[in-house]
Amino acid sequence: MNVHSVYYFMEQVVNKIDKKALILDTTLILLSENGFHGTPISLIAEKAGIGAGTIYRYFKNKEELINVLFIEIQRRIINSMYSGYDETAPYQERFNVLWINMINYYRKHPKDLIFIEQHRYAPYVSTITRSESMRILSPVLLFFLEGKKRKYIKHLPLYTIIGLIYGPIVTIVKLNLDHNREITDEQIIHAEKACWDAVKYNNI
Amino acid sequence: MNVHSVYYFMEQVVNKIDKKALILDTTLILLSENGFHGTPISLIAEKAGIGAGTIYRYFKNKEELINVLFIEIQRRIINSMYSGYDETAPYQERFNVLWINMINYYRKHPKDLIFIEQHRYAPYVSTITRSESMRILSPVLLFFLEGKKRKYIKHLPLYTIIGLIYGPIVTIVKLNLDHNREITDEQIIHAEKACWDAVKYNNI
DNA sequence: ATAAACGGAATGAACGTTCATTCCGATGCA
DNA sequence: TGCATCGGAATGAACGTTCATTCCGTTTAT
Repeated sequence: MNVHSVYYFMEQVVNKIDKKALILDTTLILLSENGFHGTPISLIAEKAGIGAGTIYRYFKNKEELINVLFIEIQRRIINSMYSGYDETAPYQERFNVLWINMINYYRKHPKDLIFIEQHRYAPYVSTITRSESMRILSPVLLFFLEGKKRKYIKHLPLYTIIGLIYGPIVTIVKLNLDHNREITDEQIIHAEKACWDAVKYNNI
Repeated sequence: MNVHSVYYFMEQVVNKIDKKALILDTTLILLSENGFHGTPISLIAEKAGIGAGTIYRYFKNKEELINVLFIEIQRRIINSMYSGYDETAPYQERFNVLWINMINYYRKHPKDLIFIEQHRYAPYVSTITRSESMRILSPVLLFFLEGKKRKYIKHLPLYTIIGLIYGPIVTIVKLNLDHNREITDEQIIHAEKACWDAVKYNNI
């Protein structure tokens, strides 16, 4: 393989990634707008400007397409949560960063929220996807366990803690979205404080 | 209309209601298990032990069936929230009753939770259903507004408050359900306290 | 006897998926 | 360099299946 063929090979790989990403992006938009049974493969192909058969070069079937998309978005969310995260900062400050990064991600990418929450318990999301999803989540889970152990946060079951922290994020963004309200930064600051009030350790 | 025809008329109405309820019950079970596109009308008919055509005697189409079911379940949830509710009790106590009744409803009827949350933002849930849903919710919304006005709870936008209170209920029940965990009464008591901590008014 | 209720086969539209074919840039050869 | 050949990517018409809905003969109720 000479220099030229390497170059062309690279270009081909890039194109492949681009097309795969194009399919994923288009699918996300359509799924979040119309749901699973409202987005036929033919529509995804049309909106992406490609042939229907092409999708099957990149994904085994519709189910796999959605599973890949699910994992991809989960990864993006967790990534964005850790932007500006300082491991050495005090616990409450780190909580603040994680919580606000997360709600801001959903605020900026409402389609991701709709998609993730619509598909988290969907029957065609595979067991493999579920466990992969858990793996991606694990740093956050460890963060909660640390908080419990060091008595920064209340000694509650993990799922209760996640519920108290993640539940409001989903519901607040969804409600505002559904009623075409913009969430202000001030609202987010207050909501974060309230969430912290819910989980912070106190001896009373 | 003589006595007999009244009697028969009544019986007919009862049968009709029974069959309608049977269709709704069956639909709920199948939808929460398999989702919208996993529950064809033919399957609903089969599981209900009736013909597919019969369903169309009670509902105009599949969409209407789901919209009716949505409203019906919403109504049941709100009803059960107000069991044992004492208007004259202190605010925090009333909060306690409403919150625990609600989470207990979902605990006892997980299919209702799955269904409601899966369809709340589904495109085939009509605008009419959405506004009817809001109407059913209104006593709860008024309860929050009262709390804000009288400074029992924080002065936060309504959707933030709902998020802080309802969000955890959904997420906690869903998480435990998905991981086959039983929620204990103790967990619920603690979660309720934490939720109250999130929204309760404080001057700090 | 009459009419309403019912069941489930029939219908046709829509869907996911396949595959024979086309397209196009890379490669080999002169 | 110019031309022929090659091979994988892309295409979209076609296929078989599934589904919501309709239709009509049968059953049930009065």
